[in-house]
Amino acid sequence: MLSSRQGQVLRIISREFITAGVPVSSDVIAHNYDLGVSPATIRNDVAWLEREGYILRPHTSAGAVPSHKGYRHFVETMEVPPELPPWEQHMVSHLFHQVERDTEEWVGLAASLLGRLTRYASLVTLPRAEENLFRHIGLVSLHQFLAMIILVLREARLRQLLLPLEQPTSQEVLDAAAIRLNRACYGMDAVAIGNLAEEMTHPLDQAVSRAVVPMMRRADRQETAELQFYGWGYILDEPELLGNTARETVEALEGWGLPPSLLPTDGLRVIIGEESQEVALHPLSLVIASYGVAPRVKGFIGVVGPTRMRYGRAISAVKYVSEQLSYLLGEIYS
Amino acid sequence: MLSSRQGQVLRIISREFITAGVPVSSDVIAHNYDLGVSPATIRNDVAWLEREGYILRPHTSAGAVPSHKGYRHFVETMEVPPELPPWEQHMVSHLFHQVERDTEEWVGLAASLLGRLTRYASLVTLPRAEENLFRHIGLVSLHQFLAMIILVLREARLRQLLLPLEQPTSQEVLDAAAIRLNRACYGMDAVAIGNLAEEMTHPLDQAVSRAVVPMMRRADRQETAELQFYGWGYILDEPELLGNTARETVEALEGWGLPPSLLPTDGLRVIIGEESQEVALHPLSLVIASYGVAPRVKGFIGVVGPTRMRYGRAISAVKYVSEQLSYLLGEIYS
DNA sequence: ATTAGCACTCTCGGGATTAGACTGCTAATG
DNA sequence: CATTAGCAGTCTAATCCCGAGAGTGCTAAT
Repeated sequence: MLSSRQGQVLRIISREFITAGVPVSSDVIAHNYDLGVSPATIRNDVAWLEREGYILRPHTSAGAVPSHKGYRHFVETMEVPPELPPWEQHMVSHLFHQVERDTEEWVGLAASLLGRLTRYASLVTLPRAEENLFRHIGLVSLHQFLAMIILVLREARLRQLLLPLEQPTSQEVLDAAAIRLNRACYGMDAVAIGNLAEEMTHPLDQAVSRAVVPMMRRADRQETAELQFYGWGYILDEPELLGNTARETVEALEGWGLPPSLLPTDGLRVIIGEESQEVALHPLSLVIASYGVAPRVKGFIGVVGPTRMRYGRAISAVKYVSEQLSYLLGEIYS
Repeated sequence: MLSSRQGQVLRIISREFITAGVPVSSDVIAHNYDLGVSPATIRNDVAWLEREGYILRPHTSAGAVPSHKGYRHFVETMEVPPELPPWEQHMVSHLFHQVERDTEEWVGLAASLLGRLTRYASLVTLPRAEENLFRHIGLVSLHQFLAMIILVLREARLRQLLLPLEQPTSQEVLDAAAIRLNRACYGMDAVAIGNLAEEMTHPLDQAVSRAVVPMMRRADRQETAELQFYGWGYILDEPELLGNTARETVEALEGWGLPPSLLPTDGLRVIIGEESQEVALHPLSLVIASYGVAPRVKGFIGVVGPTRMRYGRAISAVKYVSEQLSYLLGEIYS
């Protein structure tokens, strides 16, 4: 167990290294912070922290750098749950109210805001619905043999698909079909619609509802995986990822599934360095929050930065932005 | 004017430097290519090319590297307009037919294909319509006081917007309004709908059509500017952009307006190094093509790579992919 | 106009050296 | 027993030097 002073020393090392980016020597700790002990005593504590794996040294006679275990302790013992300063909170919610009232728009803005607030890269997934239920269908004739299906799912999510037609079909015929289908399918899930399709007498209705089934399924698949990144520029020349090349890092992140085991079930999660498995991501930390409306729709949003991350800042920003986003979505999906 | 042999030498220097990445010496030129003259003669030619600004030297006693003027000459005098090998053509069109028939899907695939074919980063804009005409509207009730407007423009482009309602409104009422509006507005542009809105007696119809006007206008604005990039990984550790940091390059490109003066009016355009103005982009070249259906809808697609780019390869890939894309869009927008 | 020959320039990599920053250890201290 | 001063020892990083190698530019000959 860490003694009280060892804990202090570890926090000082973390804070100091995060802001300065240089291994922290015992002299610096003793001089800049009033612990009432000499550098030699600090050295003993630091040696103990090293034995226990809280810190590392770049080389034998160098200062201390927090290990992932050290950072972990640092974020766990972080005093008050940090909050974004009020003026930034205002800016954020102001901007959210300025853009179009649209999920994708909001999610995009959230990502770019996180970038600007933290100066790290941000990542988002679009919100995914727990289950996809039919809400509304629109059929638009593009030309005689081609129609566009516009499907609205329960959570106001939109899907579109082009449907080639067997025989020339007018907009009026399509309108009539849409009315029938809206009546028949409202509130159903993919399976129910699939079953219903088989019993339909009208061939157009059948063709459309058969096409609808995969559209509803696809809504799941696509949006789970689709992890998007913004603001590469912010992290690309963090000196710490010079070990890996920029390319390796970008490719590792983009080809990264966002393993479910690492996701926050609810609220916010910090993933530090090696905790993310993937070797190429070891020099990186992530702060990820889930957002959405409780049982119905859910997505993830967060930032990616060096392990030497300003965790307080990142956590407060991710927290506030994800809360805002959830709040706004609540207005639609309620 | 370049003599015939000087032209040859310049082309050899370009080709050689592009493939090998090392400044080209007179010995290499004389030995690997049978010009029937000695290295000393080559040296005279190269000295002349240097005086005229076609080549540069990293330092006084180093081999030759094409300048942007040299590359320009290289692409201008490129023998046959290069074509993608047939098996790659097949792969491309095969993949295009495998994905969803959807504009955004296609454009996204096109970008990722360009990345894979050329191993450079790719850039795209979504297609923008010359003029936006009303085709179809759908109104879906989200709850009593909130409706979703789904607008289909002539080129099968989709827009959505949430509309807060003054008073509780049922789906049936919305359906009726949609039918009226579809009848009234079909084929109109934003201005005409704006005028029409003022004369409408039904307050719901008026509210909706007023909301539709900015949706139609926005279709222009947004899509012109929205330049998207894919596959940063491909170029991030090109050694030539180590002068600038990766961050500078990414930020310069993302914050780059794609100046209209540099866009291809039609067909394909190569922008080499300094021709792009922007200082941070000097070590980069772009190959950009326009795509779309002739007068009605138009977008841009291309690749970004080092000035030391495999221009032949890049041009053939951009050309083929943009043609495919145009062809597919033609099927929808015709 | 072309060429052989040669002196000259510049880069790049590998020691070698040195200054400086820190630690770890030991022995002394309250 | 925790703490401390003092000091030897270790490692980095910067600088310099050196030599090999690559390639040019020039000159004089063909």
